[in-house]
Amino acid sequence: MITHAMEDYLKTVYLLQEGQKKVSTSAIAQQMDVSAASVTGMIRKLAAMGLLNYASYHGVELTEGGKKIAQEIIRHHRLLELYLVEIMGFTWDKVHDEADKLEHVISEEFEERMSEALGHPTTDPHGHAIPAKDGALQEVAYETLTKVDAGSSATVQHVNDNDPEMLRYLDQLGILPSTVIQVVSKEPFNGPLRLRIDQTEHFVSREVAGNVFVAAPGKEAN
Amino acid sequence: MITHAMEDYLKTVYLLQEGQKKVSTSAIAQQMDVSAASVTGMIRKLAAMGLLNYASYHGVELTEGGKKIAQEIIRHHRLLELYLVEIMGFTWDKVHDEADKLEHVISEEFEERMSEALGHPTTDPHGHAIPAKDGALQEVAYETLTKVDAGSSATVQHVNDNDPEMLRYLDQLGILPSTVIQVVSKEPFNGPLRLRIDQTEHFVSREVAGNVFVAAPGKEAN
DNA sequence: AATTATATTTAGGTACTCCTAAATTTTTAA
DNA sequence: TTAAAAATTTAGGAGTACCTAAATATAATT
Ligand SMILES: [Mn+2]
Ligand SMILES: [Mn+2]
Ligand SMILES: [Mn+2]
Ligand SMILES: [Mn+2]
Repeated sequence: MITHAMEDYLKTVYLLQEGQKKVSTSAIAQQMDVSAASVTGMIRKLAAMGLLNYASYHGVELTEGGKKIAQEIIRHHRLLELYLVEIMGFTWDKVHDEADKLEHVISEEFEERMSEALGHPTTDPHGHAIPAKDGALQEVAYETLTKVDAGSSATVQHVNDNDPEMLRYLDQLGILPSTVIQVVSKEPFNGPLRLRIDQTEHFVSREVAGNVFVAAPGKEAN
Repeated sequence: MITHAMEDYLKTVYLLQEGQKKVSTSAIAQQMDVSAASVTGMIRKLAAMGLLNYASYHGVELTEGGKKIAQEIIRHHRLLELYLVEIMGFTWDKVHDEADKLEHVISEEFEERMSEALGHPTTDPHGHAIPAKDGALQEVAYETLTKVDAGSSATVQHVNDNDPEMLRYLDQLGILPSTVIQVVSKEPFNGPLRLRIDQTEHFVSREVAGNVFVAAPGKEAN
């Protein structure tokens, strides 16, 4: 039997491993806000179930079976987020927490009906790709806005969705997926970035910029 | 902290006590399909939390606090059932199980947005009253179709919603809330009932009739 | 290469929810 | 009013998911 907690671990490993790389116990612990000891315990169980490969002291890697479950949960999560925004009228800062609970309990029929109501969408409100019913998810690793050179422009691909306050702030600035941002200048000593968004200039901290993932012009997704 | 299991116990006690009467350990155990010993254990915990009054060996009764939580969960459940049918297109036989899981995890905002989307409805797809946001639920105790005299007619108030197969059969017969049914005759020795529904005659078992709750003409609800 | 720092695992517990079997209380029937 | 039946509680356990503290392994530094 696969429990809700197990689903959360698999989801976390999947999102942390971005492709193939091994994921450490402490990375999982930090991400999930549980102790490293708890992670070790759960990992051993998941490894025994054949959902991930585990080399003691050297991190884990999902098996195909583990990946499949993780993708399913991520599909639930992202479809839910979009459904909550588009159909139910939630603001984008409230949907992550709601989806984190609902993702484990909805049926396949619920998933399918959401997808239909939304016209089988491919990205969630924050710009994250929605895995296809079976299909894998090639989450491209974009750079954050902090890496963009002063003078250059970039297009927002996705934003971190786990901090509601941050999302409200970004919304206020007009920063959402597909927004074009020009980095006018970057102040030294970890100073603020001067951004031009839709004719208006804003100064934002590096912390804020670190939550915004962009593609430089000419190398947008797909 | 109130857990999902506790919510389920409170909901069950609320629905079993219909008004004031005390609810026995075994009634709860049977309804929830757990052992009587498990019920005793949980009851003691809920009593310690002040959510119900418990006299050892003599059953339980919800306190006002316990009732409030039960009503909240029942409101979630019934709004969800209606939302799933009306907005998402589920058939009425699939919604009970889905709602049983979702009822514990949706937020107050989710509840409110469903209610709004549905125009603040007062009954669920099976004819059960939806408790108001704060308000109590006066679930009137209707009789089942088996109690209706041969020759009389009655109006369906609600049907049991926990058996999907039964619901599909009732739907096929055209038996849903507000349907008028004439009991043409009742065969002896627990024999079938001969029903006239919308000009057509049907023979149904007592078991089926026991799932249909009606008000005799002249004494419909409200 | 040895020491120190960091990461990870193991050991021992707690809380929650459920179980079966045995003991006890209440109810029913003789 | 006593004995049998039924209902309920208590005792003892299991599985899940966490935790802290101690032990151990790996990585970094001198
Ligand atoms: Mn999210
Ligand atoms: Mn998202
Ligand atoms: Mn129901
Ligand atoms: Mn119902």
